[in-house]
Amino acid sequence: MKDLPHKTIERLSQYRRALLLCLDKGKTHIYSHEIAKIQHITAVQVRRDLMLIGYTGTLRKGYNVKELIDLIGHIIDSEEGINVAIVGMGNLGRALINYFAGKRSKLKIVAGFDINPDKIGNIMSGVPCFSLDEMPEVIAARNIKVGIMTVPADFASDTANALVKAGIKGILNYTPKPVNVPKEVYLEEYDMITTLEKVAFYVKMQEEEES
Amino acid sequence: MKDLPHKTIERLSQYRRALLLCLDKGKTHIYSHEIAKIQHITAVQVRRDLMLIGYTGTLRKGYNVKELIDLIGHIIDSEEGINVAIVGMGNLGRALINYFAGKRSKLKIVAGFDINPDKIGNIMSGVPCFSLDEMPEVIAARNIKVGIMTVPADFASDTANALVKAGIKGILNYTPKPVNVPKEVYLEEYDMITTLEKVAFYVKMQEEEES
DNA sequence: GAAATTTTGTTAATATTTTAACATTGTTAA
DNA sequence: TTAACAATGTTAAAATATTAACAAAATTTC
Repeated sequence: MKDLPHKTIERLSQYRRALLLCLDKGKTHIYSHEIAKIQHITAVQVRRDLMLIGYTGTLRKGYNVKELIDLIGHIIDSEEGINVAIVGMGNLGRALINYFAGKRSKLKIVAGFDINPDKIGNIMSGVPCFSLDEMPEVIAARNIKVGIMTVPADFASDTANALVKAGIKGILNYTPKPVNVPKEVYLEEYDMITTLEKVAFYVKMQEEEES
Repeated sequence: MKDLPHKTIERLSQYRRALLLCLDKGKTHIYSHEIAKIQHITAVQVRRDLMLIGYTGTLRKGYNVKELIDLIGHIIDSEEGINVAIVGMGNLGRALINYFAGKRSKLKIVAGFDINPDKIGNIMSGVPCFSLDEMPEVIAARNIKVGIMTVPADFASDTANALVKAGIKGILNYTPKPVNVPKEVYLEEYDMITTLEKVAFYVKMQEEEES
C-alpha cells in the first residue's frame, strides 16, 4: 500500500467522507459514477483507485458502502490511531478543532499550544491548551505524532523547530511561510492564499476569454 | 498565459510571496536555487516556470526580485482587482480575513455574510457583515466576483446555490462537503480534513517502514 | 588572458496522473 | 431465450508534470 499514488490517497480520504454521508442516509450500495459525481471526477478514476486498493464491487449493484468505508480505513488510518496537536489556538486553530469535533476518526486532536496566558490552562472546544514551554513533555506524554501549525507567520520557523525537537513525525503548516524540517519529518505546506489567488486567476481568465 | 499549467499558477503565487519577503529584507536579486530552497522544490522547476512566463534573469546574478514580483502580478492578478466575499463569519472566516489584512493584494475581501443576528451589521476585522438576504444586492453593488464558503457543512449546498444565483464567478469551498455549481463558475474544493489525513497516512507509513 | 566555475535557458527524457477503450458479466426486457 | 443494457475491472493511450542534460555566457580564479 506504500506505493499508492499520492493523489489516490487524497481521494480515498474524500471518498470515505462522501461514503459516510451516504451511510447516514441509509444507502447500502453506491455506483462508481455516483461517487464520481460527488467528487467532480470521472467514474473511471474512482474505479481505478478502488482497483488499486484491491476492492471489488458487485457488477450492476456497485460498491458496498460499509465495506468500502472499512477498507479505506484499514488503508489510510493507523490502527492505534494518531494523536495530533495544534500550535496556535487562534481563529484558525479553533476552526480546525471544531471541524474535527464529533468526527469518530482515528485522528484525535489531543492538545493545543499557545503563547497567550489567558488561553493556557483552559479547555477550548474540548482540547486543553498548554504553554509552549510544556511542548516537549506534552507531546511525549500524549504520544502526539502530528503537529498542525496555525501560528502567525513570524513564528512559523520557531514553531516548526520546536515541534521537530519535541519528536513530532509529521507537520501540517497552515502558515503562509514555508518552513524547513529534517527529511524524516513529513511536511505538508498548505497555503490558503495560494488557493484563493488561483481561483481569482481562473475567474479573471474566464472574463478575459468572454470579452 | 491561459495555458500555463495549473501547478505553475500555484507556484507563481508562492514565488511571489517568497519574493515579497526577500524584498522586505532588502534583497534585490535572487537565484533560482534560492527560491527553490524556500519552496522545497528544485531549481530547474523554478527556472522552467519562469521560462513559461517569459521572464529572463541575468546570468550569474539571478532574477531581479522587484521585476519578477511585478511580472507575476501582471500574470495572475486582475488589473482592476477582484473583490471577494466570505460566507460564514465563524472562526475560519475570520481567520481568512486576518490572513489577508494588511496584504496589499489585488484581492480584497469586501463583504462577509452570516446567519447570526449578533454579527450582522458589525464590522469584523475591517469587513462588514451582512445577512444572507442581502447577498444578491451586496454582491452586485460591490462587484464581488469570488465567494469563499466557510459555513457549516449542512449549509454548503444552499450557500453555493445562493452565491451562484447572486452572480458569483468563482467559489472556494472550505466546507467538508463538495457542492455543485454550473460549469461556468470556477470551483475549488478545499478540504482541510483530507490534508490532515494525508499527513497522518505518510507518518503511519514511515513508522511501519521502520518497524 | 586562459581555464574553471556558476548560473541561466531550453530541449529531451522520465515519471506520474488521467482518460479512453473494451472485455466481461449480471440484469432486465422483449 | 436471447438481445440489449448497465455496470465493473483492466489494459493501453494520452496528457500533464517533473527531472535530467547540456549549451551558452558572465564572472572569478589562477
